[in-house]
Amino acid sequence: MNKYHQIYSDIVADIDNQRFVQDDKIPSESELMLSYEASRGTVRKAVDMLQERGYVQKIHGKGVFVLKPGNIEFQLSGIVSFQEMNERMGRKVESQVVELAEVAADAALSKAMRLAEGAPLVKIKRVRNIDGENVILDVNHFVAALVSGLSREVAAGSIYRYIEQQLGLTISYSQRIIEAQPCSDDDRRYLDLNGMDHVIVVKNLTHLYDGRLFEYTESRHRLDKFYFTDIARR
Amino acid sequence: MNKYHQIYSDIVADIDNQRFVQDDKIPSESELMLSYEASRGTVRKAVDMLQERGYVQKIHGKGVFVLKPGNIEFQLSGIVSFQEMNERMGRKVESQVVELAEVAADAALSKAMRLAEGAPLVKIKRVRNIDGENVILDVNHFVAALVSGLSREVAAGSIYRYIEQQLGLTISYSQRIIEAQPCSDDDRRYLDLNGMDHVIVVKNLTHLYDGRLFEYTESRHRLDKFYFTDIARR
DNA sequence: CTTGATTTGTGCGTATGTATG
DNA sequence: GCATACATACGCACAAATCAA
Repeated sequence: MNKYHQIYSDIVADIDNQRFVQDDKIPSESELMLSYEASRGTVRKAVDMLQERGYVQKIHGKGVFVLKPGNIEFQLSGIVSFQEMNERMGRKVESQVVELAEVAADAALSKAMRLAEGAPLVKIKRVRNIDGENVILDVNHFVAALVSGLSREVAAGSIYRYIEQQLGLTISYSQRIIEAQPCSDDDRRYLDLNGMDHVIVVKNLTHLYDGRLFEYTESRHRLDKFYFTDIARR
Repeated sequence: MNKYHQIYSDIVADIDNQRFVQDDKIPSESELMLSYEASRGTVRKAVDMLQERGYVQKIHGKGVFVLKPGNIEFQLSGIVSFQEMNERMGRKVESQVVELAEVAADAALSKAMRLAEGAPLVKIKRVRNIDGENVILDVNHFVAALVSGLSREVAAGSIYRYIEQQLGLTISYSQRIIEAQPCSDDDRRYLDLNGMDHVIVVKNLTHLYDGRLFEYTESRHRLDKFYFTDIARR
């Protein structure tokens, strides 16, 4: 682990464990320089990361103040998979793979993914059950050339973990689009909709470190189970 | 304008105006150092900002590559007001102020805003009309002690502009929550719902530079007119 | 009102490491 | 091996905001 990353994650841990609580001032740059035997630039990089990710607010001439109340579920910005998120929140979650097939990119997909029409994809459809109700339908499309060996066993667990740890690919960033859509036939077939006629769709275009797109996913959420939060800065 | 900010905004302009297009490599750090007579740290800070905001992707040993296709409506992360956003997209937009009153914080508001119950607030309710339809209902609650002189004339324009330019306050960050809710009576009264029974609610807790909360806003969108996009990083 | 101490902001320079081609 | 390009880390100087003496 890098030095700045060490400082960063130590302070994150201090906030999560309530050693620093909301409105506390964290140690000044010079104090951190001493305690970590680091240069000012290194310390500043760590604190800048904390601010970007919504943990703290720096105020010129005063200090650096903690924003979040301790630990909490707060899903700040970042790519977090369904599996990772719900593990953190301690919910009873099950995934059921209802489809896994090799398909060719149709017109809509090839446009969205900027791929040649007919390019081979692996399509996975999963139903997410939270506390006894089917509330999310995930439809993934992976670029077959990049992601090999996707089985039902892998799909039942965390696909991201498989991709990063087994295939050794580095996931870097994702463009995310959130919108509402009328329910599709699939929604009605797989989800417990309780009469609701729309779903919230989170589209994800996920890219590797070198910029190659490797996945297009639609995550279709029942209206009353959707929740998204982040921190925006001017 | 700072030096790093100058470099940053020059490159943003180059991307928006398609002088750099998707997958182009921008000048290397050493080239930017020469052309701006800047140190490496300054150049790197500018490029880091570009990456954080989703304009580029840095790849170790190769260069820095442009992600976005030129200009476009892409609503990247950041606090952008309704007014600012639609001005960019060239839409025909009208705002109607349907309520403006001094109120006291009730239990729900005082909890959400972490204020004393009964604290004085300025409540503004506005209907947003886009291309002839009422599709957004904005309900703002400003802390009266911080935001004075809010009139109907100000509310009809950009309140943010008034706050920053007239009152001289610096808006810094905002916690944003997105979720769906069943329609309220107000939604039915003010919006053209076309039979839809839910709205998407964007809650904003906006803070000043010194960390003081000055606004709680609910922006209630008709399902089919809601759209949100950003870039998430690992 | 002024001064000084503290703290963050901006900018410079340098050295060394690591990934790519 | 070598050149190029980004990554990490160190150091220094001065500016600007805040606060207390």
